[in-house]
Formats: sequence, C-alpha cells, structure tokens
Amino acid sequence: MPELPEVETVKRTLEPHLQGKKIIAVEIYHPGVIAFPGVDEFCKLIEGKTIQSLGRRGKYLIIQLSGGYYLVAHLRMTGRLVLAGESDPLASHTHIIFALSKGLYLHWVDTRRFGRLYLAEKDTAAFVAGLNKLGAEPLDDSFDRETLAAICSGRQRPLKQILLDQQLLAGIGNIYADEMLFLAGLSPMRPGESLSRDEIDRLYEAMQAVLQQGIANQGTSIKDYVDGFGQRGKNQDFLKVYGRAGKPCTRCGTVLVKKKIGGRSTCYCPLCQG
DNA sequence: ACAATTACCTGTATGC
DNA sequence: TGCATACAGGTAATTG
Repeated sequence: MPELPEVETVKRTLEPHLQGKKIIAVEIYHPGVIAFPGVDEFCKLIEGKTIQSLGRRGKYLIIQLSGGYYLVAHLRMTGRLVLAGESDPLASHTHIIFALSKGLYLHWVDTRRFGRLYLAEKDTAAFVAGLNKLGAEPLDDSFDRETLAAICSGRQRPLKQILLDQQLLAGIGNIYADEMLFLAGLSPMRPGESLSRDEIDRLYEAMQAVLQQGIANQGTSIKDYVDGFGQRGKNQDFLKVYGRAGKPCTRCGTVLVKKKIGGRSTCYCPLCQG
C-alpha cells in the first residue's frame, strides 16, 4: 500500500521523466477518480499545461503545473501512476491516460478505485485535497524529538492510533507503524502520554530508520504497489512484524501476535514490545 | 468532543 | 467445483 516511502519512490521515479513535459490530452474512463473539479472542467484545465515539478506531502503526490495549478494525487490502497509508451498494453483497471509530449504516457491504474485526483490553483488544491489538515512530516528537518514528544504528550490513545493519525503525523500507514513500534521496542497499546523521554527518543529513531529504509528499498510491495516504472519494491523482504503473525520473532523467537487496535490489524512481539 | 463503525471497492484466501 | 464469507487497508462520513 502506498505509504510515505512508496509515494516518495513514485515521486522520485516519475520526476525526471515528467518534468518539462506538456499534457497534450487526457482520457478518462472512470470519472469517479476525479474528486475536484468536475470531469469536464478537469479536462479543460489540464490540457495544455506543462509539468514543472513533483513534490510529496504525507501520502499525497503533488504535481506542480504551469499557470499556478497543482494536480494532487492520493493513491489510497491500490492506486498506481506508471509511465508508458504508445504501444504498451493497458493494465486492467486503467482509469485515466495522460498523453504527454515526446510520445510519453502516464497511466492511472487503480484496482479498487479508492484513489483520487484533485486539480486547482494552490490554495484551493490544498484545501480540497485536505493537505492543510496534515500533521508533522516525519522526514522533514523540522521534525525533531520535541515535536514527537508534544504529539504524544497528553494523549491517552494507543501509540498505534497516534502513528496512523494523519492529522498528527503525515504519511505513516499500517505497515510502517507496526515496523517502527517493533524497532522501538514499544507496545502498540501504550498510551502516548505514558512514554518516558528515553522511549520518545527510541520511537523517533525508529521512525527515521524504518521510513528511510523503506525509501532505500524502493517501497514495500505486498500486493499492488509498484513505482513509476511499474517495478516492485524490495522492502517486503525486510519486514520484522507486519504480516508475520504466528511466526517467531526475529529477535527473541516468541510467537508474534495479531490484534485489532483502533479497528486496524496490528502485529507485534508480546515479549520485545512488552 | 471523541471513539467506534460503516462506506467506498475488488481480489484473494478460506470454509463448507 | 462452486458459493458465501472474511479480510486487506486509507480516509471520509456517519453513528454512538
């Protein structure tokens, strides 16, 4: 599933190919993907624009266009943005095709059709996509131990829920949340406010390590995720707890446990994360 | 105000 | 074999 490291990888793989290209035409087979504005308006606005740069905020991919416009994409669960050539066969569940200059194509593919696209000028795009509601950016220079301490303090909610709350921390999903809690040696049920200074530091270090390793491995491909070239990531081979319930802990051998926390399935080691 | 549940979707795995 | 059911997970909307 596209979480921060996956969206960052998509951004890095697409950017050198998209930068400077002109959007010549767009074909929309499934209008539900366009969250804003209406489909006709979307097509009218986007055709003729030039792609200037790519950015990321949390799990959102942000494509800056000429004329002050921004195309904001959220891949949700199974969304893919992949480069293609003229004669490349269409993957099933291809909902949108962007025809670009130099004979390049960009395909929006999404099995479960949860993904959404937003197109507008800067402030409007941020608002309709929900960008301005997002919390701290975990790999940003401004995100430090103090910020994490402030996020946890006074919150009785379990750490697992805090990590997944996009209004507190942007970009962390179920896979990386479980992995960073394991690396930090913290129980996913621990209330945020119960963490000592030392435990905040451990969680901070674990967040950095887990997210950076995810990016270094080009993301985690459990099922659907691929980068801008359609390539799978390698991080699924390095997961310590996610998807390993019932198997022995890599650190102590104890059988890993699966439990629902805040309605989300959570894998952890009852001993290492006691 | 907050937490829990449901809706949105489809592919895959499981049980009978 | 075929059918029903559960589950997967990100977020918005709804319910309690």
